[in-house]
Amino acid sequence: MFQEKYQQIERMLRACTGEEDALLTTGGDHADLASTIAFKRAKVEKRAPAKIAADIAEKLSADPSLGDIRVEATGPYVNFRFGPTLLADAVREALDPGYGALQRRTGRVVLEHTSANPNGPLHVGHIRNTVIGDSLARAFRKAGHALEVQYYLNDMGRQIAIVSWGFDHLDIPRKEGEKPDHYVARVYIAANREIEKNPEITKEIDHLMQLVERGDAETVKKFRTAVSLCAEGIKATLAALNVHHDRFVWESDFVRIGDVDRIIERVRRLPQAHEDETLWVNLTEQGFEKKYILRRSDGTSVYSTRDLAYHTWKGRNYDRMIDVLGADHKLIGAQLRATLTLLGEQPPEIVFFEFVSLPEGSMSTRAGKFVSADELIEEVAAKAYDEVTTRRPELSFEERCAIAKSVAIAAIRYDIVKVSPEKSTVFDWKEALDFERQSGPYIQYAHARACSILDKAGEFTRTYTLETEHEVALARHLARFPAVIEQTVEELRPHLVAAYARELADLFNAFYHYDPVLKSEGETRNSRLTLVDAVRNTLQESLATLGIDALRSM
RNA sequence: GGGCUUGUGGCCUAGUCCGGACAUGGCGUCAGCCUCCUAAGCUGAAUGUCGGGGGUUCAAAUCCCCCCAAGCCCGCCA
Repeated sequence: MFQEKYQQIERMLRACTGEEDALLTTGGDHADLASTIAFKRAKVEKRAPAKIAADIAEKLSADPSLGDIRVEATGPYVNFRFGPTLLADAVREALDPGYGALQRRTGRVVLEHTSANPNGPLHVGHIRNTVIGDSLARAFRKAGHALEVQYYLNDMGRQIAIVSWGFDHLDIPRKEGEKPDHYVARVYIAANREIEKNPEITKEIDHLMQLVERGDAETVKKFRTAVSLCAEGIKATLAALNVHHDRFVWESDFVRIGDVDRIIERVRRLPQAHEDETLWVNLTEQGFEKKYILRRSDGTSVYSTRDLAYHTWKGRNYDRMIDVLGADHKLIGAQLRATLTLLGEQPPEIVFFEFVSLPEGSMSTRAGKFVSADELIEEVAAKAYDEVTTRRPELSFEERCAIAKSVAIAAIRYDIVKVSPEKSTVFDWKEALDFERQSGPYIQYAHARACSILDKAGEFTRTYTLETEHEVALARHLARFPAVIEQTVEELRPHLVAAYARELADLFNAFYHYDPVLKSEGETRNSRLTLVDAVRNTLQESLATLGIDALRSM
């Protein structure tokens, strides 16, 4: 409804003024939609903006196709307000199962996220990638895109060689009940200590990397074993966060099937390619001073080469590719895009997010300086369990645990997704353990409240009458949800959904406080219950888009 | 040294791409609200040179220039 009306008003303003851009925005408190077009026309017409706005408003009000939309000029602004019929339509639409879903689109999209090196567990920095990526994936599916989500498993890097060396040379047994990714991290950290003590080991590591590139069966098997072990643990963490990848793509496969050799051949034929002891691409024309090296002097490929092969493969199999990457990949990502363009291949769209650090400094798996996602989940779930136990002592142990788990994931995911990706953050335990306003649990709570009211209400007849200011404000906000989904996939910014859901919860809480539902009677009771149901459904849909469980009770 | 990103009340944050109506909300502080649909809630108060300085414009947190600060990157690592 909202989007159609937006487009209709935009067309009318264009026709009325002859301007290309209708300068239409959401009007905040003033209106559902507002235009500042009168300022622009003032220059051309050499008249006061307020007069022009008044003329436009008068002309448009005479148009019957506007129906239930009221137009008025407030000073130089042309304001549009949806009337009761339209708002009733908005509530009606918001009751649809799957509300917010957009029309099915053609073309396959591949979205790559997380892709952390399998040399240890995911830490609180990695899961920023995970949460942004998964929320984006959910928004894309809701927006009607056919989507495949991939994890690119770097199984032949130096880190993995170090892990493999550690398994071979250090006698580190797995502890009872230790998660495999944490075990791998211990081996990795210990191996790095050995290398520090004895730098000669570096040669052994280099040798392992050459063996694996050549496809030496025994070394490949050792690497795979280590990587599989770690990936098993990573998958468990992802599952706990409500995150699923459709496919794990192994980096070494591109070497094994010859794609890396083929891409090197293609790169060699580029006019920008140079071969001395290494093969590199000169990207100065594209604005990069740095050599883009794709083959070492010992003949082995580097990460960039394999990444080039991976993206070429993605380009062949998908119509659109999106990568979620940490800000440390900005340069290499730009070089990748530039090189793919030179090769005549499709470059990926890249969503970058800035770093998460600890109060004492940046995280490092190698130094063992990190807060793991598992530890975070455990701590937050413990706190959530205490909260649930205090509030709902009558529930069984199992029920309380289940709620605590959902609340914990909600708190963690929401904390991460609500912040713009371009902002660097410092991990803070106090904030992570806060379940109050502007948190995931706060929104879940609003949803549970709505459910509770509906459970107690029993049967009622759906009625669409909006009387109080709180009811009207809710309906106006409900109407915007599909537009928010649209904007989220257009701008690749999932935090818009987070902000939307929080605002909806805010509005619902205000309504809850001022407008009694169960105690009201007749038409009012029916229409308020209908509104509560619409809010319940829209909260559920927006929470689902954020990968957060919409609890019925908490 | 060069590049990218960020800088909004004590702390965190929206808005910046696409300039417009009193800069969004939270935490914390202070003052209130559970004989009333779950108080993970609600109401009110105090707190702002939108990093600094120029410029463009009828209009700048938003655009342009300069400067300052922080994070990240600048490896035959990934």
